[in-house]
Amino acid sequence: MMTNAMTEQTFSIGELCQEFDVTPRTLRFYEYKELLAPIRDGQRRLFTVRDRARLKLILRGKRFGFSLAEIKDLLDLYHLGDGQVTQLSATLETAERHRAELISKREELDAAIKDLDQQVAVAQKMLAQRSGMRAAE
Amino acid sequence: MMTNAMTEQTFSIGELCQEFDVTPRTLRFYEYKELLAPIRDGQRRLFTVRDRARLKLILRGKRFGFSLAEIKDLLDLYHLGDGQVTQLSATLETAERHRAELISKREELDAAIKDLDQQVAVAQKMLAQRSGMRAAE
DNA sequence: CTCTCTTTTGACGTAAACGTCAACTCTCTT
DNA sequence: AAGAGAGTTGACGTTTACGTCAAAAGAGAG
Repeated sequence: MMTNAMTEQTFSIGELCQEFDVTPRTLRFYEYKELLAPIRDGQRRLFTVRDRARLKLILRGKRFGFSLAEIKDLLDLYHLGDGQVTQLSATLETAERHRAELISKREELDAAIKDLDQQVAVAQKMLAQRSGMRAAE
Repeated sequence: MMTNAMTEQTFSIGELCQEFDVTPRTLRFYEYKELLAPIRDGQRRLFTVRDRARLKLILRGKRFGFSLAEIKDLLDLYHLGDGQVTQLSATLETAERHRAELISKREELDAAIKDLDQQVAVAQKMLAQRSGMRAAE
């Protein structure tokens, strides 16, 4: 019977801050907002591997413009199996909505890249034309 | 000699608000921040087709988590040719950086979708297993 | 034991991005 | 003329997401 140990690695607040380039204040704020739930060693916070994974997801979410409140809801999607199987089907629905949003963002992102490329092409033509004019002077 | 007319369509603040689901305050705020520059008919603002295009880009940028300040800088990339060819090569550099950021975001977004799909798969397995257990009871 | 380093808990401050009145002004309709 | 509708300019308020001290506390080095 194998114990559920082996992944008992923890990180100090400083370590995580270095790794993810955030301040302690940020991590404490996320804890206050219940996005993270580090355990304690006396006063000190000990961030588990799970906390670290959640932090990654939080920061990723932020990069896509999700609010912390939205991220909080979504975090659960990525951490099923922690305890009981809570309203699993409802969770799946949320996941689908989230997935749809991500896909939609992807499409928009592709459009943005396409637009940008098009503009760059125009700009390059203008540059070329100007060089040509100079050469003709 | 064809005049530069023909695109002289304008929109009222209300029209744009409806179309893009924002409030008047938002558009005035964007003007104050110099992201938009509607012309005037007496007191009233008249938003040109160009303003409308810029607004689209602003909202798109926001959806990807760019700040208004960042968006302001980027807006110029999409509106070359308005007047003189201002430091075109510098603009192209900015465009490349922006492009790189967009590509990077797309990669992350793909990763996010992949992760989510994986979690959904796990959840579905759990559901299936639970059904199985019920059936075995 | 003293000093330094890391961390902790308040508590107040702040920048960004609007929201929310209040008080007018136009324009148009009835 | 009078009222409704859309829009305008202040000006202050609010939420989000932290920043920035201050004061104290434990852990380890010398």
